[in-house]
Amino acid sequence: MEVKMKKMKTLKKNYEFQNVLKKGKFYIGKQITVYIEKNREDENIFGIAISKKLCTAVKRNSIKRKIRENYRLLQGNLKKGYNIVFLWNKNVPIENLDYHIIEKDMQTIFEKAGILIETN
RNA sequence: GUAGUAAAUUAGAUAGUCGCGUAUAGCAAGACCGAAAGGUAGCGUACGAGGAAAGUCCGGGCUCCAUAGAGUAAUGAUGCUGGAUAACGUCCAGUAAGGGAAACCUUAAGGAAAGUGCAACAGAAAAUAACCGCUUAAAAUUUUAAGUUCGCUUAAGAUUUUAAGUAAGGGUGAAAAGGCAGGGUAAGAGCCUACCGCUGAUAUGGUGACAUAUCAGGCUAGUGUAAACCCCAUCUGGAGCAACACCGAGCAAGGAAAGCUAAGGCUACUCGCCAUUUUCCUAAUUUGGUGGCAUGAUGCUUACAGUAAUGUAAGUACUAGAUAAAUGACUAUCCUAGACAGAACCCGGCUUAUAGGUUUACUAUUAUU
RNA sequence: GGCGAGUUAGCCAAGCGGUAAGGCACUGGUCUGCAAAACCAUGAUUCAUCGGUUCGAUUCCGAUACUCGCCU
Repeated sequence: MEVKMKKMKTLKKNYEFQNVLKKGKFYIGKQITVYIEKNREDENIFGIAISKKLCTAVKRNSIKRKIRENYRLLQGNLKKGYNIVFLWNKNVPIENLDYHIIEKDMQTIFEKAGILIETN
């Protein structure tokens, strides 16, 4: 096994999110969209943002958990030094929320963005 | 058995792997960072979201506004009676009215015999009722009959006008002046009488709302509306944990008005208190951290008091505390196939959302004994 | 998290107990060779939704849904 990662770093302030959403490149999957921007750190920093108008707090929490879980598993395979923001696609109904679809989305998006480290 | 009424309770379970938050007197007199104070991370262990956590509709604690105080008024709220409570617009037990075959349910349920306002259209009239009609009297005109001195007179009727009486009748309207029957009258009328309704008094029962009985008033106290203004009774200062306190970082001041017999201090006035500079406008600065923050009108059990809400006493338990914000993912098994839904200072309620399961009490009906 | 305001035609809106003014837009007509402008005509039947008070509710009261603003 690899050495366990330290605690995951997250984006916290509103202006940090605004920076990523304005300057970063965006990639759209089936259920999530991802904004990616380079930063000057040694680590990847990520954040999740879901609109309050879409659904109730319980469903928003479950979306966040599933995205966070997926990111946690993929984290070791990513290149370092990026800010990443995950959004939920507005057009997708929330009843279709599924863990595996998000997993596939993330892999294809990170491949497109060229962040994935090729593992052999 | 079927149909229903009321109340209480529960809110998927088990196992495995990988993860999340808080605490930690264990590993540990340990590791890493730091001059130090101290901080960070790992392993292990313990604990880790509801009945509504929601809406923010009420009430309270707590904090600040002056120490939040007194009086008058305003504003706002509540509104049958008695009790419970820290308090409430909540709860319990009753009363009245309405609904239901019943168990039972619903009700912002004071005052229109203090005053003001409003009641569209329709209708005579919508609140000091006389427009039509009915009745009586007088006058005028006129018809018929009789008489005649041919001018008119008398009698009966009709029409019009004037004066008076009259609320029995009048296509309306949500609502029409207590209802209905009999007597009575020129015509009518609570004008009189019986029954019902209303109002008042007395007696009895009840703490009381009120109930029952008897008597009286004849009802000009006239209809409705107070979720129209209002009156009466009771209560009510304001803002809110993004309150507030402390540490750190950062910045830039300018203009206007008033100033000790003044102005200000979160409704006005008076008193009292605080403080000496205060208020307003424009510009500038503030992306951090700690506390507040989890032992409380707390939960559970038992006993006693009370119809009950609830109270008293004893024992026992304390088991969320985040700050982009913690419970997830995958696999397997089971069944009834898992609804509504996520704490953010804390409590007591109300309201709204909600798949089912279980329990208790009661009502009606059917069948059997 | 807390506090406050609002919802009327496609859009902007007045009204606040007696059945909804006005403007822009749309549609049709007049005018014109054709347009524009001008003039005329037309639309609310669930005043966000559900209950209550009242004879009667867009208006008054309560609940629900949605939208917007403020706090340091």
